Order: sequence, then structure tokens, then C-alpha cells
Amino acid sequence: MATAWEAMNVQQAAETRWEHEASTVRCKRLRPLTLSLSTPAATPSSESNSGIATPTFIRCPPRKAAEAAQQQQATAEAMPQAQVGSTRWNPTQEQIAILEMLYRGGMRTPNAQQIEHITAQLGRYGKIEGKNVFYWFQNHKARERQKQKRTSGALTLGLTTTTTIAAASSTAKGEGEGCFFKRKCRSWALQSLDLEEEERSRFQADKTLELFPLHPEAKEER
Amino acid sequence: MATAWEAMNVQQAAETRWEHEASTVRCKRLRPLTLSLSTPAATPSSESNSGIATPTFIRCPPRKAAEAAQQQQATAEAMPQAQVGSTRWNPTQEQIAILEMLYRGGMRTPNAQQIEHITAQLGRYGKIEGKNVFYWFQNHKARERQKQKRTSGALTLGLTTTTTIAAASSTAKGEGEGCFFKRKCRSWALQSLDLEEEERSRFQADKTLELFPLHPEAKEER
DNA sequence: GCAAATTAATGATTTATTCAAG
DNA sequence: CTTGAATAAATCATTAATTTGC
Repeated sequence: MATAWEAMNVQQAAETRWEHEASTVRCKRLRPLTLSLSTPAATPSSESNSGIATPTFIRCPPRKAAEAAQQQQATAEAMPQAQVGSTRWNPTQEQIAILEMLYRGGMRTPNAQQIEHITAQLGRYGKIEGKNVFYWFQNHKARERQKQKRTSGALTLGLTTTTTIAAASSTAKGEGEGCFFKRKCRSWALQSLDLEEEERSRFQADKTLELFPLHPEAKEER
Repeated sequence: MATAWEAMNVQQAAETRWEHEASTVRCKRLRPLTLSLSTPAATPSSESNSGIATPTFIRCPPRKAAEAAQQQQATAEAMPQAQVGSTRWNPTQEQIAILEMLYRGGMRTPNAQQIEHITAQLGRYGKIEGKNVFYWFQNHKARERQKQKRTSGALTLGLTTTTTIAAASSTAKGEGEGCFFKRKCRSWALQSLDLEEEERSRFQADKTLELFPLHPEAKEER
């Protein structure tokens, strides 16, 4: 559990590894490198969690400390082979392509339903979970912002190389919906619905969700 | 960094969360610019709409609407604090008392199961959702940190503020599992399979979770 | 050519801030 | 002003890529 999710991270990814070409040279720049100076007083030590039985499927958590490992029961799963060990989602080319398309289309913080839909769709190309979609947008958005900041800082020209991107940050706040947890709640509450795209319209109808069509935040400021 | 295994990625146990406490003082207090100035060029407008045939996903609905929609179900409750028209959770005295007790007991970032449990318990005193519990801990923790920071800052005059802060945060760290998303994931990840029950228990058994019985963290460390 | 060692990306989490209801 | 709710920034951690010594 804890993550059962992870547990089944199958990824079927059999297909080729997908090169991220889609995004074209993503960030390339030097990584600020975070510096791990940490603090003088910082003592990582601790750790806590002592060994715990790891569920057969390897979930992601395992990281440090002893492995206790005795967990027999090894993968009682039927297809032992499959990707058993992967811990994190590894998007396929198609998945990335779709996500980027959506992003370019203006989507920044999809809400629960949107995520469900997207996940359902992307699921056709490989194993995926809602959280992956969520994180993808979060990260993509953040990194774009970051990149831009870096760029602008360097250039200083303020030419707004990518005005479009700017929109991202502004949008986020504007409406309160997309919120993160929202989807969580939502999922908690009801998850089943996934169907086809049609469903979307249904939602729309009763939930007043506006359609995508840009026009985004007219509201902006606060 | 980067250097791989340095740390020995040994596996540990299920679920553990590894907290990055190591870094303790991460963000240096004042965050450079962020503020809402956002980007100079921020012009939401455009949004790159070059017609994109974006899959009809819906965009986030305006906050008001969303809220309204979501509360319809709230009604009909016979609970004390009927929050009929309220949009946000309004904890009852009992709920707060319990939460604080847990907090004092050392709980900081409850995991999915813990949250579920707590929510269930608190539900006896009034309407409540898992996210409320989650947020409560998040906020309580953050505010305590904040307060502490402020205090220390005032007293020490910039004298190694870091250390003090570090200390503060360290406490918070306590246990690491609870990851936040855990629950979300969990919920997202098909709940149908409850196969994991046993797993859960297993987990529970060895991993804290005793929720209520305070006593909790004996671990606390640091 | 190849596998260990390194580095660049980027998925996943946590913490800091901000927003806004009451 | 307090605090529930939500988002963005900072980090951490793991895997894809790339480099390097044989």
C-alpha cells in the first residue's frame, strides 16, 4: 500500500524507449545545482523507519537503510516478468506527445476530471496513473517557468521571448478550481467514471466546467 | 551529488518516506522575488492559442461555481456543525482537540491510512474529509515553523538563524511516511483492489500507525 | 564496443507562500 | 487576525543519456 499504486507500475513499455525528442532538447542548461550545503547543523542521519516489510511488488519507497529483505513471497504475481521493478513512471513517446499537446493548448493545472480523462487516454499507450499526469503538469509548468526566468535573467533584454509561457503562472492562481487536492477529493469521492470523451460533455453540462477554449483567465490579478 | 550510490540505495522498507530532513534549512527565508510580480511579460492573454485542437478537456471552472456544486451533497447531514452553506471545513472543538493531541504526540505528516483513520474518528464530531485532516497538519506544521522562525529571528538577530530554524523543522520531521500524495494516489489507484488489506495490516503492524493511542512517535528523533 | 562512472533530465515530495473565508 | 485551502518553489531521488577507461 502504501502505494498500491506504485505496486502496479507496469509500464508495459515494451516498446522502445522513447527518446524524449519530443520535447526537443529540454533543459540543457547547467543545473544550478542546488548545492547541498545544507546546513551546518543538518544531520541527515535519522532516518526513522526501520525496516518494514516490503510488499512484494517493489514499490518505490525503498531507499536507504537496510533492506530487511526477507520478504519472500516474491512477486506472487502472475507475470513476474513484466516490469516488475520500475519505481517511477516512465512516459512513452505517445504519452509525452499528448501531454505536450495539451500543454501547448494551454492546459496547466488540470482538475480531477481532466486528469482522469487524460490518464484514461494515455493509458492506452502505457501504464500510467493520475498522479503521473498531475506531476507532469506541475513539473512541466515549473520548469518552463524556471527556464524562462533563467533566460530572461541572462538576457535581461526583457524581450519576452516567450510571452506565452508567462501565461502559465498567471493562470494557475486565477481560478480556484484546479487545485490539486480537489482532485484528490474528487477521486476519493467518486472515481469510477471514465468513459469516453463524451462523458466530458456530460460533466460539463452539470458542472459548469468551461471548455477548454482558451480565453483563460480574464481575471488574473487579485 | 549525483554520484550515485553513494548512499547506498539500499532498500528499505515499504513505505518509508525518507524525509529530506537532511537539508533542513532549505529555503532561505525570504524568497527572492517570487512575489506576485510574476513575470514582467506576463500577459495571459495570448496563451498561445493558435488553434489547437485540443482535446476537449475542460478547464478549471470558476471557483464559485465549483464550490457551489460541490456542496450540494453536504446538506442533509445531521451533524453538529452542519456546514450547510459553508465552503470550508470548520473544525469543532473536539476535532481540534484530537488533532492537537495527535500533533503533540508527534504526528506531523500522517499517511493515507492514518488520515483515513483520523478522519473516521473525527467524523463522529462533525463533518470532515480527509483533505481537511491533511491540510490541518500541513498548516499547523508550517505555522509553527513560521512562528518559530519569527521568534528566533527576533531574538537572535540574525545570529545563526539557521540553526534555530533547523531545530524547529527538525521536530517536524519526525516520521516520514505520510506522504501526502499517498492518499491521493491511493485513491486514484483503483480502490477496487483491496487486496491489499492484508498488506496493509502488515504494514501497519510494523510501522507505527497507531493513530490515536497517542504515544506515537516515540521516534521523533532528533 | 562495452560497462562502470558521471551527468542531465525529470518524476515524486516536501516546504514556503499566497489567497481568501469567517 | 486566524486559519482552511491551494499553488508554486525548492528538493530529493531515480532513471535515461553520455562520457570514459579499457
